[in-house]
Amino acid sequence: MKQITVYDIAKEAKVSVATVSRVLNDTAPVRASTREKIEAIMQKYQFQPNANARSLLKKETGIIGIILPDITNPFFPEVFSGAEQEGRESGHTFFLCNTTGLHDKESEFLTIMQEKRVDGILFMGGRINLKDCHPALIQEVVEHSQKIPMVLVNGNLKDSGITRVVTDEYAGTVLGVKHLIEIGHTKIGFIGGESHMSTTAVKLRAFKKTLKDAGLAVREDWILPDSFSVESGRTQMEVLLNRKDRPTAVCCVNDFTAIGAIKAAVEQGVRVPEDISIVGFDDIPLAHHVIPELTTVSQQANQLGRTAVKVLRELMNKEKIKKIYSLEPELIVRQSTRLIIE
Amino acid sequence: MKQITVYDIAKEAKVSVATVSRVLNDTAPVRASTREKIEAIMQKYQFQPNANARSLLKKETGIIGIILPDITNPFFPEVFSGAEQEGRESGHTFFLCNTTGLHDKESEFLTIMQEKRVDGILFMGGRINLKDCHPALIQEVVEHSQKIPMVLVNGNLKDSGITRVVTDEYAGTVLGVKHLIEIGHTKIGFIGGESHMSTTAVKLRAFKKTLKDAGLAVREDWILPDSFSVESGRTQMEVLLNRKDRPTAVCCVNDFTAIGAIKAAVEQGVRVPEDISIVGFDDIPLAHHVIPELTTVSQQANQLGRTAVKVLRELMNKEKIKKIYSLEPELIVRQSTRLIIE
DNA sequence: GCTGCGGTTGAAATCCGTTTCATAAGCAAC
DNA sequence: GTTGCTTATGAAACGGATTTCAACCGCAGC
Repeated sequence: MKQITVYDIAKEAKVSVATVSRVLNDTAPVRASTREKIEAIMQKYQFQPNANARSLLKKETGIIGIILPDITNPFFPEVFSGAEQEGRESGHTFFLCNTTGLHDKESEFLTIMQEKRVDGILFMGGRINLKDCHPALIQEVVEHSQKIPMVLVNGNLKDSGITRVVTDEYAGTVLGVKHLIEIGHTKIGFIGGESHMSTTAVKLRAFKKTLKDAGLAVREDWILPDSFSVESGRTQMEVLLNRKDRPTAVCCVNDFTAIGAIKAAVEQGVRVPEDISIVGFDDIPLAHHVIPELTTVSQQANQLGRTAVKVLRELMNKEKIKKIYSLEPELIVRQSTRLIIE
Repeated sequence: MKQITVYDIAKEAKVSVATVSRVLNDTAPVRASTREKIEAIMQKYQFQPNANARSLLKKETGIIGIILPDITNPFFPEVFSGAEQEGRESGHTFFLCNTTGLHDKESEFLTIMQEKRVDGILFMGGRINLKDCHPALIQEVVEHSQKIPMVLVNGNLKDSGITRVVTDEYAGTVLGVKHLIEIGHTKIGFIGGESHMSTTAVKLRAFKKTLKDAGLAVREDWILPDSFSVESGRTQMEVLLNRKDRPTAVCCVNDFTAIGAIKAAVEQGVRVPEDISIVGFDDIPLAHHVIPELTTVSQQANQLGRTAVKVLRELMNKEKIKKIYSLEPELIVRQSTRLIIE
């Protein structure tokens, strides 16, 4: 079935394509009778202008590209949701690329987005947040960001010149640890997170600093990074519980690991929060549905997505903007932590 | 910064654009020396062909559009993941639209995808699965499906002529209910699901039929549809538990509601599975991380996504295909159900 | 009757690739 | 030397919109 074009419409209406375009976009006055005639014909053929042709000329696609490491982690759908809500305001739609940990997909997707001429990119990369990320790779991302407006979401690329929207993970971790200290804990462990990722590094730094500031000992043997998965939280918690000398509270790198940790505890007959307190990070939707409900630090994922798009839009409009936008995380106290009773 | 085009490359290489295009796509032999010269120049300017221009001519975008009701429900990211894995094989990338229950967004997104000339659409609609969906709306979707290859994922539009990929929800529910019966339950309730959605209707039908076939009574007062959320499972379970005469097992419309139901039970001091057995539907990743681990019917979400793309691709290639592909769900017995002990 | 102006409209250029058709060059065969 | 064939290349058309520039119409004002 042949696609209807403005030419077909113009021909049937006995006008020029320019006029058709004008009624399509309402960009110049058209006599009412002409307009109606054209509109009727468009209606009749169910005319739908070809966005590719339009983009070609306007150099604008109305598309925002999103690159993220794992759509299966509920944190990201939440960010996406926020981004989409905000994108609606400006009529943007989304191109989604999920790298699923395949780091080399990142460059591939960046290239594809370039070619498709998306209006902007929201980058929630995995690879570039490796502590030992190869400079050439960073260089590549930076180069892309110079061609297309790009916002790094929760990325750590400090001096890249790329605009960033982040939650203050350091401050968030401090919040969580302080909470544990305030309710009387002195023996606190840390579970989860790939140790070569910068998130993990930041959180661990905050964790140790807070303990020291409170005059508490940092027990390296209670610090068990691994990965970000539920399984990881479970196995590391098992390790921790099998120690003769064990902490009365643990801080987890994210909610997934916290949920795994709770599971491990329950399986070993260790009660949460009576015997051990656990705090997570992210506040994924399920955090307040697990048993016990998880005390955690909210990243405000939805808000993060919204802000990122808002900032990206400013960037696209070439407005002067700050280089970094930081959202304050928030401590959500629920049931997985409680006052220590010696 | 001006975009580099094939013309720029051609000019600098002192060849015609046709030749440049030929090395770009390897569509005709080019003298080795010429090819190298052109490639060097492309490299130098980091040339990236404009996909819009290409699509305009080739009538092919390499994009698959996905429309889904709620990206925040872990079932959908899982489907998306599968779709993306499969799409990679054929070099397809994805355009994602999340209707978040706003039914009128569906038509809007369909229109946008039409205009963007996506190669195909994966439709996991909400609205069209309403039992009392307005015929005009269905008509609209059908019309779209005639212009662009479209696959309905888990949709119920029986005689629309649109190709469907579904999990057999009826059979799945039977599996769940039979399991409960086999382990000795005779008093079984049903929780969750918007009653005007077809999924709910199908599952309820299977539920009642299975009970009848086993010679058990169908107690309408134990059937409590509501919505698909965790909260819904929680509140409906509370209602159920407050009855004097209550079931010993419940079948939930999905894992979300099952998780909510477990939560409600635990809060009331009712033990799962000792006092009441619960089975879910979907097998979201968290199903085996909650406590107790959830017995559920797996929809094989990832597989569903993969199959849908596979079928869509056949459709795009105009191959002859079946009108419906049905995936067999699978019962996953974990900890939330167990032998009844009178 | 002529000038000027605002509202409408059309012709043609443009965006950036791909593809067709024709031409040119190089070489073997007669 | 001419014919015939293969391989390499270019000119120009094409896809489907938007936009610029100029022209045209009708009418008020002088």
